[in-house]
Amino acid sequence: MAREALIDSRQEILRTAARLFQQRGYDATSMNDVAAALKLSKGGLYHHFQSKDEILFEIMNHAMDLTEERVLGPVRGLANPEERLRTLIRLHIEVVLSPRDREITVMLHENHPLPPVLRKRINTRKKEYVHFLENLIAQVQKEAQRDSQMETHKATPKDAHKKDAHKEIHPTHSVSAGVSPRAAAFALLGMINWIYQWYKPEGALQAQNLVPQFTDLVFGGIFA
Amino acid sequence: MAREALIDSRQEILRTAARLFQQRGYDATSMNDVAAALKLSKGGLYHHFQSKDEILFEIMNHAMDLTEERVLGPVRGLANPEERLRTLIRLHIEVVLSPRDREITVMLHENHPLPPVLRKRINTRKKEYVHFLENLIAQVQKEAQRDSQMETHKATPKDAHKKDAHKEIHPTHSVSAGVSPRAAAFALLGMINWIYQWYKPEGALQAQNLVPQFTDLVFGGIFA
DNA sequence: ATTCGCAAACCGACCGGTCGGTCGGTATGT
DNA sequence: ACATACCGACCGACCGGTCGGTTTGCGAAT
Repeated sequence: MAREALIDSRQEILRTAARLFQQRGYDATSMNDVAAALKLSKGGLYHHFQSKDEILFEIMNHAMDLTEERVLGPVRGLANPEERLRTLIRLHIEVVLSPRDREITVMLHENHPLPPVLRKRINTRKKEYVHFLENLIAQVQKEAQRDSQMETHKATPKDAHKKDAHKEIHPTHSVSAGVSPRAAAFALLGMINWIYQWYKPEGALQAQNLVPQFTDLVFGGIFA
Repeated sequence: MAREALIDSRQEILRTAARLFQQRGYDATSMNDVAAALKLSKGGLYHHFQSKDEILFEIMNHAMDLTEERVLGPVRGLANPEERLRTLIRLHIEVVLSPRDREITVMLHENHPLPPVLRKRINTRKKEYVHFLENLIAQVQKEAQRDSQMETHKATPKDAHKKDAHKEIHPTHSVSAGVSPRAAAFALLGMINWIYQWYKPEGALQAQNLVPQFTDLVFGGIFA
């Protein structure tokens, strides 16, 4: 059957289109450009897709598939909340930086051109991811709070000067369990998703440095 | 003289254009749209600007002026490094969220359409900002390290389990002063600059909540 | 106070070009 | 034979930008 060839050529078109969209931007890339890069005519390209919008939507939808498969999937298999969060940070960074998955960058940058109906579908999937991360952070905080209560009860009674920023890292008996999970989730997503704006593969800040740095920052701030 | 009226109308055009660019995107906004919003004809609009590129460049350049004036300026007047960093976080968030300064959002999102020569001019100014923040973070770390050495020399000798993430918040005698300032700077810029992607003024997460949350996160991680 | 002159502001028709998308027809492979 | 894949010419709309001509505001001259 040609069923497999069909979806194969569709996916190859999506891969090429995603590469061009990432390099030149969605609006600046014409259907002619996409067709030419595939050694196709524009008419031939329209045999596989109905519109430029559909291509962009499929790219973004595939990007969400990728993050669920490469980030959420492996993370769900882990038992320890803190390790889940550490792994999510690492895998999410790797997915954003992966030169093979340009769909992610396109999804991060090109949401405006999508027609409202399609955009809402993508946003729904994005929100699910945010909620997952938000709950995960809340779990990690709760676990850390529980652990700290079983610890030495020696508080740090002095230091009224500038230690108020990290004085409650080990909350003794108070209910403070850290920053709001929602704010933390958005902050984490921001620092990772923003990477594509400045990252240069030849730069001094490489991917393997980035993962521990960002992880430490999330768990302990700039002094970690 | 009509000199003031000239720059006045230019700035009014820039304000309107920035609003439209932010709402619909740069490519999706035609010069006709901009002119119509100003109750002008397209020809009349081209009396004030040579090209659409020039308008975008001026918007971004003005955005950089704004950040230097409203963020860097006030911050430079402060003596204490930690307070400088705290203030920078607050002011930067406020500038990004200010509904009056749409230029910032346009600058954050629309760098692709700029011709290379103009884009480099903007990127140079952006890099200066990053360097400033990078140095500021390094100063804060150094000061914290110095302070911690004057403190009690009681280290935390136990906790080999999961405290390794924030075990060096108070580095006793080691040279570790936290995450690399460069990585921390990019992370901070990411979490703040990404806000425009998800922030809704009517949402639960308001600006006044955001500032302390993000500040705590930067200084102490998610447990702060 | 009126007129004049002149430059800046502005209009609207127009241009070349490109865009997303269409369609009738032709290969191709089974 | 018959779908599927593909071509290439074509369409209407719209894009950024141009240009010749008209309006408008205002200081100087009368």
